Amino acid sequence: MATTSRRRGRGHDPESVLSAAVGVFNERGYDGTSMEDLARALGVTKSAIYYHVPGKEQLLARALDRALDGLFEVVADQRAATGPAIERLSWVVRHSVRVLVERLPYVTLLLRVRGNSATEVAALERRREFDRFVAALVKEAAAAGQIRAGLDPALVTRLLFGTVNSITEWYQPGRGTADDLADALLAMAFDGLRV
Amino acid sequence: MATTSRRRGRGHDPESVLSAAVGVFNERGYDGTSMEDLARALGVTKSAIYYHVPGKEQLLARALDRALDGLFEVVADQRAATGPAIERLSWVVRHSVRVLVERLPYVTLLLRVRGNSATEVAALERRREFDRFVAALVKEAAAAGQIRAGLDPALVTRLLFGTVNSITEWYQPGRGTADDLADALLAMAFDGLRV
DNA sequence: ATGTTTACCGAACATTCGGTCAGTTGACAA
DNA sequence: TTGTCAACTGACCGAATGTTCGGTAAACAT
Repeated sequence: MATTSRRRGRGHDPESVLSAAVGVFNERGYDGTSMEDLARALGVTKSAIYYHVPGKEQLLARALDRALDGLFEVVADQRAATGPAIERLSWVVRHSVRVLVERLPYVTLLLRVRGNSATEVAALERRREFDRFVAALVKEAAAAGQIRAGLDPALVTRLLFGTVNSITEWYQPGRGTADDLADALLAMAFDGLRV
Repeated sequence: MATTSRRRGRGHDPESVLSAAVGVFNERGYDGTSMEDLARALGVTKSAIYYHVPGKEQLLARALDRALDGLFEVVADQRAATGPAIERLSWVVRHSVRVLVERLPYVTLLLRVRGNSATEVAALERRREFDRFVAALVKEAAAAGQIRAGLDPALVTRLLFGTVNSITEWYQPGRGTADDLADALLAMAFDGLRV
């Protein structure tokens, strides 16, 4: 087993603190987590945390960036920009699911942000930018007649990414690969449950 | 316009306090909301709130019960127990969407609960009971060959109700009826987006 | 006019919050 | 053996937290 989060013997670093913090944030909620809670989870005192990181809100900011960077890598990819719109949409959904699974705790945290601070507002704005990209893609696929008629593209976007994002509510690491998850999700959303 | 939340002239009651509180809880999160925030939203001082309700956690408990009662009415209905499994599932989805829309702020609050207190743990347990009912329904439909083969029923349950629950993240009252919403959701999930 | 009730205010409460800082510890270098 | 330094502790700070309580102004009842 590799020591990914600790150096040698005892001792933390900014990365291990962030990793543990995000875990606790997702258990208790960001506002519901005290620095005392974090310290307990790390096995140190509160003040030790401030040796490694500047404070609570910085932990949140770094975590949210990690989630958003992953999502923006998806929409910035060449394969999100070439081919039939429906295929591009399918590709973006599949790889959003992958990012969500790979960076599960960070994305989970992102999806619970409500804009309580400047940090959260900034994250919400970046997230909306991602949403706008996907919405444009769905609209394009609908205009090209690649999506069932009579469905509002804006509504489809929200339902589709509502489904994707709901994964953070129940997915447990190790139970099925990201690809299998994406297969099932795309089978339901693109081809339907009914036989 | 009917005065639903105030009696006559100025003055609040337990109902108007609950209604306002749930609104603020959903904006800032339960833990992110102080009694001072609530008081400001109500236009009174903190102490006035305690004249109408026993405290912050009781407000949460009452709100969560309102959401859960609505969902249990759906699964307790006769129409959730008779007919082909796929039709019962469709009916439960449609009316869960209706409850979600009718009691939007209460259900929104419910879906964000993480178990930070005894109140929250109790709500989570009731919610899991609802989930188990739906999971059994999906399993039945799959066993009856009414759902596309190769899809794990447990996974389908989570994706399906992930989609339903995601509605609380973006639905705005007045923009489309609950029935139209359910139509679109069922069209996507049951028949698929692709033409 | 008098008493009662309803709905509220202002001050205070014990506790917890995020954060600071002077000092300690133990591993390693010279 | 001594000095250095990364990593941490423990005591503490001011502010904010949820809640309590004594008082009170206005509406209503008698």
